[in-house]
Amino acid sequence: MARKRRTSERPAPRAPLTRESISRAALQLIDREGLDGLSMRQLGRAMGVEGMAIYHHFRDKGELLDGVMERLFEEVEVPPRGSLPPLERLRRMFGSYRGISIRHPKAFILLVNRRFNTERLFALYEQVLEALADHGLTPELSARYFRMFGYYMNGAGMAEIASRAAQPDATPVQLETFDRREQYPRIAAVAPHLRVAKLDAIYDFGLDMIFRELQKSAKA
Amino acid sequence: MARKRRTSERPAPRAPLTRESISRAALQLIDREGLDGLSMRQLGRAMGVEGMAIYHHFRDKGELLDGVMERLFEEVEVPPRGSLPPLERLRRMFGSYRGISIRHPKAFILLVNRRFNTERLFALYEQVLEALADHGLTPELSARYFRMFGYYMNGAGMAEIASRAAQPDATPVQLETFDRREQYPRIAAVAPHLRVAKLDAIYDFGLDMIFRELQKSAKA
DNA sequence: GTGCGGGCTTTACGGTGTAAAGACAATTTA
DNA sequence: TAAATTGTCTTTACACCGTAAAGCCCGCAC
Repeated sequence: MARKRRTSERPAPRAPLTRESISRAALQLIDREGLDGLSMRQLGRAMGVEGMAIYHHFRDKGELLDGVMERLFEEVEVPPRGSLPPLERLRRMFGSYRGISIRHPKAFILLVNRRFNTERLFALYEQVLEALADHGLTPELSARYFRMFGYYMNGAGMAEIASRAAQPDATPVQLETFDRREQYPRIAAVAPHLRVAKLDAIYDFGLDMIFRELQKSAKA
Repeated sequence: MARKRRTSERPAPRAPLTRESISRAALQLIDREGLDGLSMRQLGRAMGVEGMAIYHHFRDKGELLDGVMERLFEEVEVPPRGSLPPLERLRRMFGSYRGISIRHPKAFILLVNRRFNTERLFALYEQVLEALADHGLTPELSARYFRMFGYYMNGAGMAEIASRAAQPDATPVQLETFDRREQYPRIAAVAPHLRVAKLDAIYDFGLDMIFRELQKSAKA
């Protein structure tokens, strides 16, 4: 028989909910159980509260997910303008962004998928564009490199997540011990170079390529 | 009062379900209503059938989504080996892949998100890698360009979808009439160059960059 | 004290994926 | 021809989802 709460028996002291504590717990839950594992009821349970309690802090689940994105973007390191040369600042920012995809593989897709316009994000965009401008790019070229980097970073994040999810050193198509060399000889030949252990080098290869071009573009 | 079916009153003749007809209808439904709009019951309704009928053709919804991906990949054009120079073959393949993101913006994310290893996909990978090899790349460099293209194509697809979804000529952050020039001067300066109308040029800019490097890599 | 308001709970509704079993026509077998 | 089998679709049921609406209860202001 379920006991009703009385004033004499305290309901286990619990810090009151806040937008921040909730979104933080939500991110933890996503990290643990995946995006589908985040439900209002489950999240409530994890915080010792009924699911509906969350609706007093977030209008709906979409707003909660925006909160989670906020938590994620906090992990982007933005070096102060004078501290480093522009391209080095960019490297740092991209490196920490990539770190998000590695630390929060199950949440990263939020950043790729959801439109999200907050001050923090505007500020981040501004920093990236400022670095490009400091490097000497015209607005038009800045736009193109801005997009180029965005495409590359998000694509790499998503693909690396998929690769790392397979155990433990898999390739995109489990090709390392690929047993159909006759049918797919090229895949068999390339497979060893697609191992998870090589992802960092592959990532750098691509990013270096873009930075090299960026270096040249500044001369104009 | 609901009439029970009798032999005399036919139940509106309907072609029997097949995996192909179902996945085709599912793709249509996604195109129309979005990924969340695809439910077994809705899909059944669209085909004049109960939702559960689908389970006689697909083990679960995941398998149905694999079927949808199959439909999508059918739209990738793979030019025969001898028909064109290797880099031109690659261009064609990438161009038609990008076309998927434009024709099926609401389904494209499936290709980015879901692991999917079918013969068709293996064959596509093989063609891409064959073109890179024909161009003269080592397996290691092939792996790196393979990844580079994949990252770029998927990142561009996702980002362009998000941009195009906003009406009707919006920028990633609705910046065209950006009214906070003092706070975010770089964003304001770059915004006009991020308009949807410029997406094609931006996409080509990035892809050309990679192809230029690829051209040089072959010499080694 | 009395009233109020904010924080959380309760209940309810229509939707979801899908397991299990049933209905019924077409096909195969005897 | 009749009976059995098979394959396709339907029915029912369950646990879960997001969330609208209303209620409970504690701490504060007066």
